[in-house]
Amino acid sequence: MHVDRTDAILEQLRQAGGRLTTARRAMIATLVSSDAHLTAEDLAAAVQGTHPDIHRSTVYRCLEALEQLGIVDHTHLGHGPAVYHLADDQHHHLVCEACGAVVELDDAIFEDLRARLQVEHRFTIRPHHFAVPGRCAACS
Amino acid sequence: MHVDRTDAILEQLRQAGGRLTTARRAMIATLVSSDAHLTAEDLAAAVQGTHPDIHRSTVYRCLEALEQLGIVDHTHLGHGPAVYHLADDQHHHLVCEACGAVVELDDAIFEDLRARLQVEHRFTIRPHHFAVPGRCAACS
DNA sequence: ATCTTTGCAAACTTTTTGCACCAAT
DNA sequence: ATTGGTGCAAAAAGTTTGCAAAGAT
Repeated sequence: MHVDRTDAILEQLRQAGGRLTTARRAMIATLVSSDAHLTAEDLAAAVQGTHPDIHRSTVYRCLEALEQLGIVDHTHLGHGPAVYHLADDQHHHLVCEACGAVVELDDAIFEDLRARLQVEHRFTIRPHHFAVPGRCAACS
Repeated sequence: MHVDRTDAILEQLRQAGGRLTTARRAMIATLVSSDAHLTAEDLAAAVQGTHPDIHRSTVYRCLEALEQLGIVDHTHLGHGPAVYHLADDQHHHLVCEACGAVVELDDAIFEDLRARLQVEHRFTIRPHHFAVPGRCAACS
C-alpha cells in the first residue's frame, strides 16, 4: 500500500529535521495517492478539499522545503507551471508540443548522451529537470 | 558583414508577407549584431536605446510574429525569462544549475538519442527548445 | 483603401516575500 | 520556550490582451 511509502517519506522528513505539520502531511498524502504530474495549483486545490485553510503560498513554501530535503522534485513540461512529483520516482519526460501528450522515459535512455557530454564537455547533465519537447506519433 | 545576413532576413520577412516596420528592423538589427542570448527585456532595452517609443509589448508581439515566420526562435535556459536568437543559428544549450554558465552544442550530439526515441517511441524530438541542465566542469 | 502593426494601459499567470501569529518540538 | 511554519495580503516577474490610432502595402 501507500502506507509504507508515506511512512518512509515522513520518516525522511523527520530525520532531516523538518517539522511534521498538517500542511506537509496533506501534501505528501496527495502526492503519494496521485501518480500524475501535479502543478502547485493542482496540489493546492486537492489539499484544500480536506483542509480549506491551507494557503497557496504555504503549498509553494512546502514544496520548496520538501524539494530541498530531497523529498519532491519539480520538472518543466513546457510553458506554463512547473509540475511536482515525489523524488523517489525519478523519470524523464517527452512532451508533444502539438497536443501536450507526455511520455515517461526511463533514466537509461540518456546514458550515452550523459557519458558523451561528460567526456567531451566535462558537463554532468541532470536532464530530468526539463522535458524534451517534440512531436508524438499522432502529431507528426 | 552583418549586412548580408540582415538583408536575407528582411527578404525572408517580406517574402512571408510580413510588413517591414521600424520595430522589426530595429529588433532584427539588434539580434544580428548581438550573438548573445537575449531576453525580450534585453531586446526591448537595446532597441529603446535608439527608438525609445518602441514598447515592450511590441517587442513581445514582434518576437511572436518573427518566430511564426521562422526568423527567430526562443529557448529556455532555466527558470527565468526565455531567450531569443535568430533561427539561422540553431544550436543546443547546456546550462550549469550552479553558476549559470551556458555551453553551446552542435545539433549532432543529439543524433543517437533522436534516432532512438524515433524508433522506440515514434517521438520526434526538437530538443533545442529547452536547455539541458546540469553541472559544468568547475561546479561539479 | 485596406489590413497589419503599434502604443498604451491594464490584466493575467505563476511564484515570491514581509510580517505577525501559531504550532511542533 | 524556542524555532520553524503558516495565513494573509501584497508584490514581483514575465507575458498577454483589448482597443483605438498610426503606418505599410
